[in-house]
Amino acid sequence: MTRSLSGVQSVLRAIRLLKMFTDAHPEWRLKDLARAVEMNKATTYRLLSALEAEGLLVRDTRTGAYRLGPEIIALGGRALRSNDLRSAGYAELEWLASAAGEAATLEILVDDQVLILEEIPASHLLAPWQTIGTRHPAHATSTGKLLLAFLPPHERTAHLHPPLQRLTEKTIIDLEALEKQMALIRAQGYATAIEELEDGYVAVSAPVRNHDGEVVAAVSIGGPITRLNAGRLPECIELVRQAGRRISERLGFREHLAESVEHVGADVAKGERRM
Amino acid sequence: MTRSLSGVQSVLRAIRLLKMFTDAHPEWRLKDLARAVEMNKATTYRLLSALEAEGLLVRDTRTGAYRLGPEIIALGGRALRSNDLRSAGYAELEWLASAAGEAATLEILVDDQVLILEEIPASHLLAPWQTIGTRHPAHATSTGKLLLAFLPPHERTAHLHPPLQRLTEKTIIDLEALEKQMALIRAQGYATAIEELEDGYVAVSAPVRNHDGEVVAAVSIGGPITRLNAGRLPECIELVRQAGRRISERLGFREHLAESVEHVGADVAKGERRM
DNA sequence: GATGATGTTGCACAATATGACACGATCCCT
DNA sequence: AGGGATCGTGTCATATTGTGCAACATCATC
Repeated sequence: MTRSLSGVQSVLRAIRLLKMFTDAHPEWRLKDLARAVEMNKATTYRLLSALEAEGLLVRDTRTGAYRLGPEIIALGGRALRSNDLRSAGYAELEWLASAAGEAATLEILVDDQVLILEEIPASHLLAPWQTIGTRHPAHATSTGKLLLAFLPPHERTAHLHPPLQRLTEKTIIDLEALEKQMALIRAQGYATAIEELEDGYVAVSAPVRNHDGEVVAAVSIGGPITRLNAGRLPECIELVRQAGRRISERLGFREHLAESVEHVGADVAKGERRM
Repeated sequence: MTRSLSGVQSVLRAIRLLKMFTDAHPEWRLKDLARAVEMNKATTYRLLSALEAEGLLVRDTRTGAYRLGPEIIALGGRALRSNDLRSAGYAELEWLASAAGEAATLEILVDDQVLILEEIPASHLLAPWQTIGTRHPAHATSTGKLLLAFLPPHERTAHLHPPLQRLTEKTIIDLEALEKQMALIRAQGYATAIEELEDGYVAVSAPVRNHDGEVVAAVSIGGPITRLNAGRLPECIELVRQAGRRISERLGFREHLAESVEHVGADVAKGERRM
């Protein structure tokens, strides 16, 4: 897993520390953190101090515990703003959300999870950033399965770390079943996930392609199964696919190239990977 | 400039690299970046590779240029969710209270009232936390007027339920007069309330902005008119504004973005921005 | 197909990051 | 309040790790 990157041990360690600050555990004390990452207390201390000095972490003035700092927030904002995918997607996402009357998201694949780049909530409750930046297991979401499906086969394994976690009764945790599902998704050009991530939650997604025809993101709508029932699903699928096509167009994708692109995409992606 | 932090050179360098990715220059090529930070090309390369391997940076598949990556977005989201106003504000509020020698508060707008989120009492008075959680009519407080002033016009009406209650002789209860006052507040960047809430009570407040430049809260100091008289007001205003800026920074707001954010916001988040 | 520019890797050296230890502060428990 | 345990911070010797140099590979341009 860890590449033979040499000469950057301390940087990797510092990043490892940063990544320990999750939603589940947003605050760490030196001792616990040092033990959790199995590093010397003094070393951890120095790294944390450096991160703090640079504003990537802050300490609670009272307890002395570390948290993610303002500089991370600022960097995150910049990362979001410099993401042309997100700006290309925003308008269409808005359209999609209002056309479908459900929450719409734009997501990408990161390791074995999907990351929410942009979200338009269903109601008019403006809650920006509430879910932007959050992640879900790829195998349990419509977007994740779709993004995996359009990956070159040999890359796919790198994005799946069995055993797959079961989140609901309907979560697909069998690799073979997942492969079949992905073949279907490729053939259909869209994906669904019905109560696979959470009981009562349904989502539908479609691919977003860049100028090269490569699938770089997924658009989706999601909502309660009571609203997104079998009767309404076909309509929703059509809407999501349309949104996906439109965002792709904004990224320079031209429909009529679709056929030839499939192999080119596979080749290109294959060639530029390591070794 | 660099403190006596030793044993973390490479980490500091890596962070320096990260921070080079600004809104003005969101994309870097190895060579330019190496030159810009005055580091050896190979060293820069290794650091960038490490950051890329960890997902903090991504490379453009065709040009090979580096950009901020998804992991930064994810971290930013977490930082935002874990860094609430209160903890961000506490330290600065303490500073403000001791610098001004008066009670300092952090407040947000809830319906037509302001809610005190955090308070540091004046140095000589006792009774800590006595007012946390209490509310005052927005139109009669410096913080309330300020928070209203920075709201989009159409939202403002939802936060004002005429007829406005008269609390002292100086309370502004005329909507037009209030509008004028708010225009002034926007122009000045701070607000005052002199005996508008209570006879003999004076307060000064300044805005707190989040990573998007949105005004999400107000800091203020308040005290008896005998101490907070015309002579001391300018000094107090400066202190409050400074505290406001510092808290904003902790929330990820970057001063130099102030202008650009305004129109990016117009594109991206149509509803929640003013103008 | 040659030329230049940019990105990547190998290697030797020493500066840098590391862990062990010790001191100091703070919290907690009785 | 006192005394003990726990956690954070500083020091120092050591060799591991990060560094710069320079050669090599790759890509774009003409």
